[in-house]
Amino acid sequence: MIESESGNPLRRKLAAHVELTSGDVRELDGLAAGARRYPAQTPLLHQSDIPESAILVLDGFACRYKFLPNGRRQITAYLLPGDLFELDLDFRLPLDCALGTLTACRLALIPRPEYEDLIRRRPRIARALQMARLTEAATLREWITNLGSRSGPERLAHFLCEMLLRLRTTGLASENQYSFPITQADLADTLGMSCVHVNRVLQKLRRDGLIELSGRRLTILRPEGLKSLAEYDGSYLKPAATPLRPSSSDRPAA
Amino acid sequence: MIESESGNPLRRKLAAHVELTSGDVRELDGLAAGARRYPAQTPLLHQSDIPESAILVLDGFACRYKFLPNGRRQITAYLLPGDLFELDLDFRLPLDCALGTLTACRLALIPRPEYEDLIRRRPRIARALQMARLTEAATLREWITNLGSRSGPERLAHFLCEMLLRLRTTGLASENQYSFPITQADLADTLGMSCVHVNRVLQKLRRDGLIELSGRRLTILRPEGLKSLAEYDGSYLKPAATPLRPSSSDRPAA
DNA sequence: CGCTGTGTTGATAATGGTCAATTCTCGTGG
DNA sequence: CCACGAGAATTGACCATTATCAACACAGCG
Repeated sequence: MIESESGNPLRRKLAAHVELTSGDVRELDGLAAGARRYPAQTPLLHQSDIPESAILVLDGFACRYKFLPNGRRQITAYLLPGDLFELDLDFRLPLDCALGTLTACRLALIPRPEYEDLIRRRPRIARALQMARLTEAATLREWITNLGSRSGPERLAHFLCEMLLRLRTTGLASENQYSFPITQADLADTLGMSCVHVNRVLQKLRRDGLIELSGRRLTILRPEGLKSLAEYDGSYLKPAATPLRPSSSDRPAA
Repeated sequence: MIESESGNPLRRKLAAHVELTSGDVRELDGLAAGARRYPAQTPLLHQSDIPESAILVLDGFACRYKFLPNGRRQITAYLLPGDLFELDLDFRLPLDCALGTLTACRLALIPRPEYEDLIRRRPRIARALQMARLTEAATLREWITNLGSRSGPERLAHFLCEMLLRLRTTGLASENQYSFPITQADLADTLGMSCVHVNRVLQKLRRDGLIELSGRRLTILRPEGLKSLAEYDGSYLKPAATPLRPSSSDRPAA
């Protein structure tokens, strides 16, 4: 309902990567047509399923995750509004991880034929999705780095910085605050720590005046402070590709 | 030199995914032509470089890694013989992480035009590389899980299991042993632990009779033991895709 | 009003990091 | 053949981070 004013979030995200035609835009907005609501913590796809629909997140947070035999759960990726869970075209591989909602979500399922059609008919959209895949992979590598090389507070700070940047690209975060309805237990499964420890690390960030988290809203009080704690460099998210066609104003001096 | 007998490792790897024509094979073997040797610990590409060659590993171990401002290094992926560092076709994105050798390597640089040509002229190869990309992404998610949810010994065991499976697909590992010329310091940067701790965890695996590591060769003494410690499930590496065309011998009973 | 899930706290223990010294290995030159 | 030196592996002592367990507070909701 709110989206009808600003356009669907996928369109907003892709428009940042490529220039879309009005036909592209119509097509993208059409995807949101059959959207449905799902409650929080709903499993959507199980590990080793072979998916037959792409899934577009219109509202709420979803994630990829794995359950381990020892009972622990690891979240491997967040799907925010505008993110698309894609099908692979050539193969039908069983999923290496499950998919589910974290918060209440509005999702559009896109059946395989329709999805394949879209890719074929809309080269600009295909291109933008290809770009999204690249930054997705870069994000996975960044998470590996985060989990492998940073302490608790740094990890959490890094995660919060990433969320800020990602939510901003679809207009869901203002300069320094966003809606953040994530459970501490889910944060624990994201950051590879116990939820007691998540709680304490959150308190530390609060004590240090870096963030304020009340209700389901996060405010970053000292953005530079948080970024420097996290050693955050968001360039993996906004790939400054070499310009496609240098505009006439890009004339080198001399 | 040794490869001339068994074919280049990329060809061996791709043949596992798709059926290659003799033309494909000739093309793949041709890639190894201009190969050169690089010493261990050689940087090949820096973070934020825009690469102009794909890189094929023929021999030795290379890796992707990031340096953090705090001095730590995190390895995010191993490139084993047969693995290809690919270029992206549509964009020229700056790299989100660096690339370098771990051990002495034999590498073939494939200039962008030649690489693009290969993809265009050889649909089967393109398809197989696409598959390789999918398992690469699955491997990144598995690493996230490994770093986030497993203890030191489990993490190391998991890593060793993955190496075994991956090296086997190119014939570089036997049933339960392989050449493993990796430094403990590099292992530490891989697994997100200090190298002192890596040393102690290795000793624990040895004490428990799971592995033997001497010289530069690893022997897995109790494969089931190591796998169960790691809770290892290698299905993310060998995606049992739904068969392309059921062969006539695949007739269901009744 | 009393669930139920979530957040918070304290006490205690396990895991893993840091520092510093020592040994081992192996290639190089004498 | 041996001495040497550099990098790698190993060890011990000590400390920091983080997990675990258990109790309690708090909020939203039927």
